[in-house]
Amino acid sequence: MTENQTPETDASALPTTAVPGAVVVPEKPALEGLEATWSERWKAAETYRFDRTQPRENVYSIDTPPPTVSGSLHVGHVFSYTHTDLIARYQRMQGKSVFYPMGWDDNGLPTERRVQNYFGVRCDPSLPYDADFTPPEKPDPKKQVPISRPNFIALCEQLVEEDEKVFESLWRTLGLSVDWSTTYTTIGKDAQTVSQRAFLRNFARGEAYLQEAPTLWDVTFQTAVAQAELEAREYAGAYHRVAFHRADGAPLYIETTRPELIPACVALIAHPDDERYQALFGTTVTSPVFGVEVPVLAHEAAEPDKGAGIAMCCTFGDLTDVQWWRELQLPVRTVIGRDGRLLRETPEWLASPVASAAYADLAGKTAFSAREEIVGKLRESGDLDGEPKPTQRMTNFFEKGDKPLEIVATRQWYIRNGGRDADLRDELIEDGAGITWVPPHMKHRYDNWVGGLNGDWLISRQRFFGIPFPVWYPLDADGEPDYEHPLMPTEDALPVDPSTDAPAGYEESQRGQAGGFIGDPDVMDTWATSSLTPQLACGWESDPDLFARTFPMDLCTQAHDIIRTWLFSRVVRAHHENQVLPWTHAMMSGFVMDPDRKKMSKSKGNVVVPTEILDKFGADAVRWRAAMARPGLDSPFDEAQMKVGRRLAMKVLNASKFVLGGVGASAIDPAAVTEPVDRALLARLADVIGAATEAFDAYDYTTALEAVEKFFWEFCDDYLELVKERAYAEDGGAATESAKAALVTALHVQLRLLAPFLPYVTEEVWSWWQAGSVHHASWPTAADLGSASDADPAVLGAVATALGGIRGAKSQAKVSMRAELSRVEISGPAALVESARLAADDLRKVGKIVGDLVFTANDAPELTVSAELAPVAAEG
RNA sequence: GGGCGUGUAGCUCAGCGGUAGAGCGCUUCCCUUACAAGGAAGAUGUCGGGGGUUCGAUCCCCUCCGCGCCCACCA
Repeated sequence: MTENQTPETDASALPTTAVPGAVVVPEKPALEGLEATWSERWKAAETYRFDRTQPRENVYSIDTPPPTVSGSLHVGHVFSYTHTDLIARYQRMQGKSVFYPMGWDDNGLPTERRVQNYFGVRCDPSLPYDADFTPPEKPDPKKQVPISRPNFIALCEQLVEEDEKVFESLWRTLGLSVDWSTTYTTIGKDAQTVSQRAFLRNFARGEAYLQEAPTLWDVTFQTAVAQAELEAREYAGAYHRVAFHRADGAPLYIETTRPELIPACVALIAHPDDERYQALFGTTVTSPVFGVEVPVLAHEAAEPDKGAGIAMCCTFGDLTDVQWWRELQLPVRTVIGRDGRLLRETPEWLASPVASAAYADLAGKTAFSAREEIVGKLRESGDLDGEPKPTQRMTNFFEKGDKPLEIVATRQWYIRNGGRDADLRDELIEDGAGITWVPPHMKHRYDNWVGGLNGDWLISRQRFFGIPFPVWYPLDADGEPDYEHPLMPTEDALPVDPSTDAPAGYEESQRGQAGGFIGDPDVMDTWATSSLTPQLACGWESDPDLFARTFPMDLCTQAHDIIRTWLFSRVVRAHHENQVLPWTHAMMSGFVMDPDRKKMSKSKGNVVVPTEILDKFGADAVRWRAAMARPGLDSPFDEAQMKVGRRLAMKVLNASKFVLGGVGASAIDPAAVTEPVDRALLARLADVIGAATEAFDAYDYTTALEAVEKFFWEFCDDYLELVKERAYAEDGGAATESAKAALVTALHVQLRLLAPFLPYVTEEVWSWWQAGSVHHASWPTAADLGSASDADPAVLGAVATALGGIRGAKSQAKVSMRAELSRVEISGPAALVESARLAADDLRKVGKIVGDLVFTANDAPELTVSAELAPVAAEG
């Protein structure tokens, strides 16, 4: 036995009602109130505190997703976080010191949006700080009050603090065995320091760089977005067949869904092999309405069977345009501004009287209105061939946005992620292969995503509530920023805010002055911080001792939808910074769907509020249901299933009450278990321990639960019923002691097997008779069952079949289970008959057999039971 | 279009070479001193369709169909 296999002497100082050696069983055990009682005690006793004196090999370290606190938690979260907790509790019972911190993702756009709606304000960075500002009493979403950036950030910080309290309370109720002393956030000082330090190092090694390039741009939020944040959606559009004009006046038709981009056209492009257009390559044509001269060029990416086979290349309509622009070295002719409207000033290439007159009607219009306007003009000029043909096409949206993304040339920060570098890409795919994926097929999503990257990772956002880039730019004599020579702080100065701090060697008064500096106005995307959760949680560079004991971590858990974002970005960061995988295992949860198999969403009104089901069914029941959802599989929400979990929890209370109170508990002593049926029970339990352990080691918590639960119901329905009479017997001697010892020993093991799933009810029962927490007790092994673990478990099956036969006979006769039987014959294969005979006395008592109990061996393949009812004595 | 997953009892899901399992639901019965938010017993399926391999296929192979997810797709 190792140290952690002696739970009775566990030193964890948990306040308990139990006096050592005494058994205190409540009169009427109940599930109500267990969460409040035990979560309070666990908190007071720091039951789940990480023991940081342990060396790395005794530590189990978990990276769990920091939930977005400005959102709301739904049942899917509850399930997913429960899955993590199951593993945490199992590992803890296996003797590991579990490092299980919770983080709050409180930075970024979701928080900004929530603050805007909650307080009725919006951020206007041009405004000065107002120390006396108080938010409007009645927020009006239509008339948001503009406030300064510092005021806005103060409101963000205020709100996330409140939100985080609510989240922690829910997690505590659910029974997550998190060490709450290790909580981190993604906007706090530590997160700022870690994010900025990692960025500085990425920059120093050339992994982070600043580049002006066409960027996916959300016009609503007015920020750049990354490839990982795209979502393709159906979007209604129309093909417009439009004539450009050749030098000889002949029309050259193209088809476009975005005629409003005709003023941004820089070329017409067809495939080099396309015979229809080969004669035109090298010539120029003029655009309709505007009369701008553009070349006709050849490029492999043009698809002859798409549209007219010749495409209008604009800066920028789509990613193919970007490719052509880059590879054919075309000019930039931007007409869509960052607000999604056509530029208010007439661009210089549209300076001709005809063009500028036409453009004047478009300036300042949204893309949508400009399209209508220009279609009218094309009609007038006769350059629209036929009517626009409606079409549904897939268009890229920002996942949080509701307008199609534009592509705008802007200056942004990037981190290399293999999107532009085959060697790095291969290394990262190899990293993915080093992770143990649960379930294994989730690795395909990773490979698929990494293999399909089309650019580096864009990390800068033109937003406010985020971690600023620790970067300033010197201003030259004309006051123009020099982006080639950014100014960076040293690591010991971190965190910095370039909007209020001045770079080394400059005075604050030089901000914005010629010869002075300006701060980088952007903030990092939230993923640029959460990609560092392993480093942040494990004390990278701030607590080397902790880092050595916890990093790289053992497990990352999350839902499968954020493999491309959170999971991949952490691999990228750890690859660059630590040259190692951030964890060895990745366990994916599925989604909880509504009963119609639709994804739950607030807009559909089908969201189940976690607190409601926790109140209604109890945390153990909800956890049980979560545990029945295997890794990676979606499962529909069904209240009826919660009841099953609740019934199990209730059963644990009642069966324990019987074992510990009803028959009078005896010592946990497998050596006292002498009767064959009792030994068979423990032998079967030994198998169950083996199966559950094997399953848990493979992260298959569901199979572990199924094995344990199946045994528990057999224990209650068959074994407990069978030996009840013998256990009650006052002068039963060794046979009675055997039953009692078996009951107590089996309960002691089963509570531990169930503890990861039902932490409340198992802890409650444990407290009736054991010191310390069941959650620090050792995970059971066959050794806990002594020599009985080697007995023949088949005996139990034969006895259960015999018992079932006796019950069946009574049920079929529609009489009470207490009805007496005058004769019972158990027949079948000799081995089974002999096994059943071993429990003859128990069967006689439990079956109320007042007459003969006969055992007959025959050639039948299975055991059968025939029973005769005793004549019922006439009442009074 | 590429990839992954999935299709087994009314529902939710196990099983995965030897002609089917669990829970829920359903039917019938039972107040039996752990448990009526209980207990007992019972019924329920051409294991998506079609081929093939095999002595034998729900399980392996091929193919088709359905469903879901991820990626690509703005001419």
